[in-house]
Amino acid sequence: MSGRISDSTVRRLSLYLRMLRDLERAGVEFVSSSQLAEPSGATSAQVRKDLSHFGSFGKRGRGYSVDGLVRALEEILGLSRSWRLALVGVGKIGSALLGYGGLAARGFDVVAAFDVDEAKIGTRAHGLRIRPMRELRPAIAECGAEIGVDATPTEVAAEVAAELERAGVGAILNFAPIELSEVNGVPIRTVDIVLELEGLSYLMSEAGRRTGSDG
Amino acid sequence: MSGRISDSTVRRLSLYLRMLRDLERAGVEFVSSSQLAEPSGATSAQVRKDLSHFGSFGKRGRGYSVDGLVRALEEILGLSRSWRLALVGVGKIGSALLGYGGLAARGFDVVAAFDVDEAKIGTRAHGLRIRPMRELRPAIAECGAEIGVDATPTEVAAEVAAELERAGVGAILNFAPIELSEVNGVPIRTVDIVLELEGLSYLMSEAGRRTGSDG
DNA sequence: CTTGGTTTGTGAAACCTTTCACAAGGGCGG
DNA sequence: CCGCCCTTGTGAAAGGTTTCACAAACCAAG
Repeated sequence: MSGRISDSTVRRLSLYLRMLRDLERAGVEFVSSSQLAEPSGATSAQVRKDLSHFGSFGKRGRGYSVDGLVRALEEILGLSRSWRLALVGVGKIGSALLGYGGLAARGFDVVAAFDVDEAKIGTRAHGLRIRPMRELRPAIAECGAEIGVDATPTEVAAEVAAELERAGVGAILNFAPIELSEVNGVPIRTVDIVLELEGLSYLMSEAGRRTGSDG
Repeated sequence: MSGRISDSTVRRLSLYLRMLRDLERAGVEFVSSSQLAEPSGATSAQVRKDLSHFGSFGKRGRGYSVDGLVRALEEILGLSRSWRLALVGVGKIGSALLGYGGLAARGFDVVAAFDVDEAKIGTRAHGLRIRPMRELRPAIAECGAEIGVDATPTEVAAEVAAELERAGVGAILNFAPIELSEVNGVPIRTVDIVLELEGLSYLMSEAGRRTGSDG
């Protein structure tokens, strides 16, 4: 049991949990590893292996109790509580995040927002007062935000991430197209839309080359 | 040389290209695999292995010509041309994308936008007329968009993705928190913010469990 | 209680990715 | 031209992840 769990395993656990919640809402009581595997594109063996890192949750011959596995996965993923987010940069992406109800619905509450733009400071965006950067550290300490969301322009994103770290957040979600290295054990995940598009560009070009030259 | 290239290799190639472009702008002529590796958190051996799948681009003892490698990577990644994007769903995320200059700057032009909301149809968002969904197929055929961007609510995202496929796009970028399976060889990349946050939640809980219980 | 059908949990095998380590080659000063 | 230093390109080794395949366990029916 348990050791270091790979990133891809954790991603899949989230996907399993989503499906389990749907099943729970639908009143289903038991589910097999193969049913669980389908929507995430995994195999049944992979589901069982993923879960086996954390314990033994199923009944042989029956499958997994939907309720039980929901609770277990919430515990494993840290989702039986809610998390407080501090947003830095209330531009296009930042505003979109503030307006996206899906975050709060899944236990991620944006509790503070910061920007450098004097015109924005003091105004409200989706019910949240926008504060000056200077208040970042005290405000994060005060409201106890655990996750920093860095939605600032590329040029300042690295400095803002460092400042978030110093302010005491436990993790950072970064939207700038830069690779930030996790220091002091503060994990960072980057959402990089251009990188995704370039990945698609590669695949399309590759497909073109295959059929174009000698298919 | 060449075979099936892994996703992580392609991601790194994009990161190398970013750094190379910076170096080019700075007037640097040659770069070694170790310099290239640093910002993406890779190793020099990994850089060389990644590149070796596509050919031999360096000079022993000197490193890689910055210009030459920029051109080569642009060719490999399909970035020596620009791509046309069709956006479906002009809500929070869709609008943010339309307003994000970083896309066009990197060769990804949004050339058409669609929505179901009668109030939005016909209005302009960032210079682009919002069209009704009914025009999706003819409009995509007409403007020749290669990439479909699915920024619709979760409930309809799968159906919209299928419709984009039928409309003839070669790839899809999906923002809904669902796993879409690539059919007909149309690749799909998903940007799933909640999944990223849940990954961070896991890591923070894990860290807490380690220091909290015995250590 | 026994039999049969089903599904888990898990070592072992297969597969894939990363790292190592070094021969081969290029540039430069003399 | 020679010798030295530097860096690439690449097989081989190491490390990690996924798939296979099957014994162990559970349930239901008889």
